[in-house]
Amino acid sequence: MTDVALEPDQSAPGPAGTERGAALYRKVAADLREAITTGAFGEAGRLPAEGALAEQYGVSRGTVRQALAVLRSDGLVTSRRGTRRVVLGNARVQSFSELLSFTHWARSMGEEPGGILDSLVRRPADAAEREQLRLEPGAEVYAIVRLRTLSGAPVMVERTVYPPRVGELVAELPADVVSHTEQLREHGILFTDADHTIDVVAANAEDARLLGCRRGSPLLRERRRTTDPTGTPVEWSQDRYLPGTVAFSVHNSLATSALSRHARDSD
Amino acid sequence: MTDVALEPDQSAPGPAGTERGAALYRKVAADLREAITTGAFGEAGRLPAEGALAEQYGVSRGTVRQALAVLRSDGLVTSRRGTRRVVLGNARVQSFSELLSFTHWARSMGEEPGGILDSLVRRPADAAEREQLRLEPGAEVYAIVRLRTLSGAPVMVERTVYPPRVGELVAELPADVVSHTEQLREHGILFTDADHTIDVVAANAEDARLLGCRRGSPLLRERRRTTDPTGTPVEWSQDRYLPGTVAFSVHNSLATSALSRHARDSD
DNA sequence: GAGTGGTCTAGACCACTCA
DNA sequence: GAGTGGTCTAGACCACTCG
Repeated sequence: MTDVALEPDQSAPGPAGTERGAALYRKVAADLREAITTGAFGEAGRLPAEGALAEQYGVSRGTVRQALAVLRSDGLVTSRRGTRRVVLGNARVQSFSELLSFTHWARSMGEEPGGILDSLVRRPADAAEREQLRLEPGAEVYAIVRLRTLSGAPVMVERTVYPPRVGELVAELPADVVSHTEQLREHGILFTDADHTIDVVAANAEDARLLGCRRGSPLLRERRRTTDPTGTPVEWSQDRYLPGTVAFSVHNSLATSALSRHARDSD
Repeated sequence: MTDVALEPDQSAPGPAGTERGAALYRKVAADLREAITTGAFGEAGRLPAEGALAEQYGVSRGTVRQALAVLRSDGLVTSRRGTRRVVLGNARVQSFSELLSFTHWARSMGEEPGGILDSLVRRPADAAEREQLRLEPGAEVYAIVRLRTLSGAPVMVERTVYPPRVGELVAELPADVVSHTEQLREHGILFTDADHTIDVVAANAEDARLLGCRRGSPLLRERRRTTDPTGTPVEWSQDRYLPGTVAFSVHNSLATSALSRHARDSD
C-alpha cells in the first residue's frame, strides 16, 4: 500500500501506473488489493477506517467506499457496521472474460488452447433457442460444435448457437481460428452479461465420439447465455467438460448474492 | 411501480409495506424489481432516467443509484454510460441463505427437507481442514456426515466440518433437527460469506451406501467454506448431489464478476 | 448538442460494536 | 461514549450515446 496520495495519470494519455486511465476508485481498489495480498494489514488483517483511507489517498470517503465495494464483492474483505473491515481471503484471479472465453482461460493458466471445428450449420431455431436468444418464430440461427483442447488433450465439447447477426460473422472466420470470442469483439460484438447454469449430464454419442469417453459417462455441463450492453442475446452455449478438468468457483455473501441453487430443469 | 413517493415506515415498529424497516434504497430496489417482473417498462424494457426515478420516489439520485446497483448485481438490468438502463431478464429468486441452507432451499421449492445423521465425531483436524478452518496444528474438529432428502428421497450427502466452538453447539442438537444452520443462527453463529467450488466426482463406497447409487457413479460436488462477519471460518462442507437433482446458477458481468473457472485441483 | 449514466466531493445523521 | 461503517443528500463535472 502506498503512503502517498495516488498520482494523477501520467502526462502522456497512454497507460499510467498500476492501472491505466481508470477511475480513481479503481486505482484505490487496485492498491488496496495489492496491500491485502502482500499481507500489509498484519496478522489480524484489520483495515484502516474509511476516513483514514480517504485522507491517506487524498480522496473523499465516498470514493474509498466505492473501492471497498469492489473488494467486498470479490470476497476479499468483510464489512459490518460498527467495526473495522477485515481481510477475508487472498485475491483469486478472476475476470469476466476468463470465464467467457475458453481461450482466455487457457492462456491465463499457461496452457495452449485449441479448437477443432466439428460442424457449423445455419438452420431454423428450435423453441428453446428462440426463447434463449429472443428470436421470432421462423428465425434462423448458426449452430457450431467444437472440440476444445488444452495442450492437445480433449477437454470440452462446445455447442454454441448464435443469432444471425453474430453467426454470419463467425461463419466467415477461418476454421482454424481458436478464439471466436476475441474475433467477435474485434467486430464490435460486445459481451457484457452472462447467466450460467452448472450441472451434470451423461455423455451422448456425439460427446463420446469427440471427447473419447464412453457414452453415458458423466460430464460437467455449463450452459451460458450472454448478452450485449443493450440486453440483446448474442450467444447461447452449452459446454460439456470431462470430469477432472475444470471446477467452477464463486464467492457470495449476505450483501452480494450471485449464485443460486435450483432444482434441475428438464434439459 | 408506484407513482407516488414511498411511504416512510408505518407507525408501528413492526413490519411495514413491501419491505420491513429497511433502508430507503432497498425499498426503491424492491419496488423497481416488482415493476420489472410485472413488465411495467414495456416491450423495450427501457427504464426511466436516474434523475426521473429520483424525483418520482422523492429521493436523491445517489439513493436511486444504490437501488439500481442491487438490481445490476442481480442481473436484472444493464447499465451503460450514455443510454438508459435496459431490463435484462426477469427476477430469479435467490438469496444467500437459500444457497447456504439445504433446508431453506428445499422449503422455498415447496419440498420437505430431511436429514438423516450418519455419523458425528470429534477428532483431530487433518491438514486440509486446518487450512480451511484456519486452525492451529493439533486442533480438533467436529465432523458430521448426513444424508439429505427431499420429500423422503435421497438427494445429497453432506460432510461438514466445524471448528470446536461451533461443533460443540451442533453436537448438542437433537439428532432429528433438520436445519443445523438455523439452529446455529439462533445460537449467535453468523454466516455471512461463503466460497463455493463446483465440480464432478465419482461416488465412493460411503456415498453409494447412503445415496443408493453405484460406487463410481458421478455426483455433482459443491464444496463450501463459510465465514462469519469477522472473517473467522465457521464451516467447511462438502456436499455431493445425485445427478439430476440440482443445478447451480450464477449471473456475472463485466461490472461484477463473482464466478470463475479453475483447473481442477487435486481434491 | 441534448440526454444519460459514471465519478467524485463534502457534509450530515444514524445504527451498531466494543472497550 | 468513542469509533466505525451504513445511508442519504445536493451538487458538480465528465464520457459516452444517439438522433
